[in-house]
Amino acid sequence: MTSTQELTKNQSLVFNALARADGPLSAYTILDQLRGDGFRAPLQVYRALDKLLDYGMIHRLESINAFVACSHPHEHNHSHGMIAFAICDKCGQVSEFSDDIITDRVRDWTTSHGFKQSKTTIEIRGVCANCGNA
Amino acid sequence: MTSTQELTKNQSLVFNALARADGPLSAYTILDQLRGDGFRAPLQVYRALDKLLDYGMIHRLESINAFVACSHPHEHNHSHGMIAFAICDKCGQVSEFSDDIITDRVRDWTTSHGFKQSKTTIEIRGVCANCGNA
DNA sequence: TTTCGATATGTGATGTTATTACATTAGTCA
DNA sequence: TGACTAATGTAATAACATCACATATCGAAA
Repeated sequence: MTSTQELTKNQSLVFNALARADGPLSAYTILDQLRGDGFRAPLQVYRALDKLLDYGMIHRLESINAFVACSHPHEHNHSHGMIAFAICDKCGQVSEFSDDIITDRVRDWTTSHGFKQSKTTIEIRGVCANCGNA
Repeated sequence: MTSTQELTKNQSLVFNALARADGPLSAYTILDQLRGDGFRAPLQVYRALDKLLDYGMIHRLESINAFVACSHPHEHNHSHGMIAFAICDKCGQVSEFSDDIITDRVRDWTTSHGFKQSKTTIEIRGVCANCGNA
């Protein structure tokens, strides 16, 4: 891909749905939002999501089976570091950050154990500052 | 719970299924293995799994929707540190480790952002040393 | 010992998430 | 054109998880 990927129609629709949402969406929620645009089957969503994941434009949150638009699209994958997500169980807001030391520590473990990592998931579940003050 | 939890019949059956497996099992795989012991419905498995998770005797691997017996039952939650899992996509083997520095870095982020963390998932997907040599 | 409450269990139905299989369409390029 | 590749449409099914309701088990309080 180039830095500004040409998206197909379905990919654009799915990406825009995620970009305008204020939190993560499930594949089926996206499907429902796009029925007016002609979407009829889950696969239309999942195929677009797969491509958008490839392009690094969105992330999958494994612990809640949902997807979010990448909040730092310019810094490409945070200089190849791992991305951590803090997910608020009250309001659903997701904060994205990367930490070089964590990235290093994980790489230290994998190299010393001969483990070839392909993808690493770091998800912190809890309650965000806003919700905690309520 | 005490350090050696009294398990109910269903909890024991589910825990033993995980303990004798050489890798993670899905809830439905466990169900199939326990049909001979009278298991008939998913809920019998999920209820036991929930308790075993509470007791810290097993872990849930979010990225593959599966469960493993804790490999370090004595060190109780690795002195309350987070646990990271390295999951081989070839053979399914899971290695469990904890790293105080990673734990610290995550805690630093959460405290500085007023985020009250309840559970943190770290899962490294890739290919283990054995499978990489093949 | 009886009664009550908490915990555990049994069961069917349902809800949610994701993939398989196959047909069709659209763009690219020799 | 023809042939190849990527994208799409659709139905069916698989895989994962929970709801709702009935029943049972067990310990503590009356």
